[in-house]
Amino acid sequence: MTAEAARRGVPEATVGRLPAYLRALTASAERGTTSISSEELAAASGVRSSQLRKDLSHLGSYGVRGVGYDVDRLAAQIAGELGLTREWSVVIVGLGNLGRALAAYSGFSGRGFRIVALADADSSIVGETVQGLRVQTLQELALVGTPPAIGVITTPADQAQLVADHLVRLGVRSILNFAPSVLSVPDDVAVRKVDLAMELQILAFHEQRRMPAVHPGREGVR
Amino acid sequence: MTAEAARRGVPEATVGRLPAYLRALTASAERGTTSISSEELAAASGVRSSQLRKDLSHLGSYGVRGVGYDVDRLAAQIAGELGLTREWSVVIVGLGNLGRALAAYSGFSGRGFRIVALADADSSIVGETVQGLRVQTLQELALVGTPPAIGVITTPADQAQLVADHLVRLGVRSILNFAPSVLSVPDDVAVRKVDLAMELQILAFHEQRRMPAVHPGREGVR
DNA sequence: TTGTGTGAATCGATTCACAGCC
DNA sequence: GGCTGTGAATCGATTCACACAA
Repeated sequence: MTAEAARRGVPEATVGRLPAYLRALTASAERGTTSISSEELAAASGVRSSQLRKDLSHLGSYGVRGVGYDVDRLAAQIAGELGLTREWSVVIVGLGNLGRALAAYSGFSGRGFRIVALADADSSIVGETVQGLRVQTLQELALVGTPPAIGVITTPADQAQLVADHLVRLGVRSILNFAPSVLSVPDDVAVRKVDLAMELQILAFHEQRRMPAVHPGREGVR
Repeated sequence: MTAEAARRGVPEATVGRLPAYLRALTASAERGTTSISSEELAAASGVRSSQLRKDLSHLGSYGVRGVGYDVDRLAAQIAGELGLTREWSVVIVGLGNLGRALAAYSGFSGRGFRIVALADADSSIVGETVQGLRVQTLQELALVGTPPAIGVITTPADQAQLVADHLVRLGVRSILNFAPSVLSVPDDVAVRKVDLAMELQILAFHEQRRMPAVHPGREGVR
């Protein structure tokens, strides 16, 4: 597949792994490695080498047969694909514990993302300064010139849809939702969901599976 | 498929959606609904009705044809499947901003999960009281009788593997990893990863895709 | 000889469509 | 008549295995 043909249609599953590859490559570069095989990079990223090679083939990537990949070159290519050559503006709505933790998180501001605004519906929080930014009302957000590229929602569940509607009206087209609620948004808005309680429940499922089933028919619960 | 046959092998993808169904059912029950169709429940959970029915069929679920599902009964069945009838103990390692936010998060302690211990490698944090618990050293954790069921890692990336090794030695068999690093653990330990920077990068990819490609050959980066 | 890139085969998950039951 | 439960069809993602380039 040529690089140009690859431009449309990188599979979602592949996109979800690109950040991991990029991280592994960055770590390798810092250790001074200049060339890396699919086997090594896959191990560092937690996937199989065949998967890595297939993923990279979707980018029209260019390794060297018999040798491997140039670390810097591949890192630049993936960063480009992910849009990390630009800087993306981020607004965080909801400054409870989680929102504050995210505002302070260096992984956000560190790599291509800049938090440009903070907002909260709670009037006792509005006006506070968090990480050097004044917490605004949702209404005040509209006064910014160009809308932020990404909105992060860290409000309670019952406010999440309202906030999402507001962000969409503002022109935000990508939303990262930490509230445990299903958001409905127009088709052209991308939403990703991080649900902490859900993660624990999934682990609980596996934990429960270890135990030999004690009750022969749990499905008999009334 | 009978309920008994369903006991082995609920697909991972299905397990990942069960918490969403349970949440929607709980919300319905609170609004006083006693019966719900696959169409309604699917809409509230953000999936298609055919998917919901297929998922429930893996549990050997029992709705009523022509009517729908009994809300309380189905909620109890899913909660049972997820192991939420037991209470699971949780230890959080790493009490930076994120660890503290999680310690305070009601979604954790709220539903079947109890934080029983907190630990940190930083001696300036050890001894502090957070959410009513004294922050311990990793070594002190070993003194608890039965190991916690679930370990949550919210340390910097470079300590995550060390902490994971320690938790595994303690007997922890399920790990929720917020550090941006690949953990290697024995096969019988379940790991789930939540990577905040990765989520933003995936959104950046989609955001970038909206823009018409400005440079005809970005792959020419040297 | 080594390790990429990729067709072919496999595996799993989603959707369709309808028989069967209330 | 309406809605579940489920085989069959489809779709997508992963893995295999090897031709080919360096």
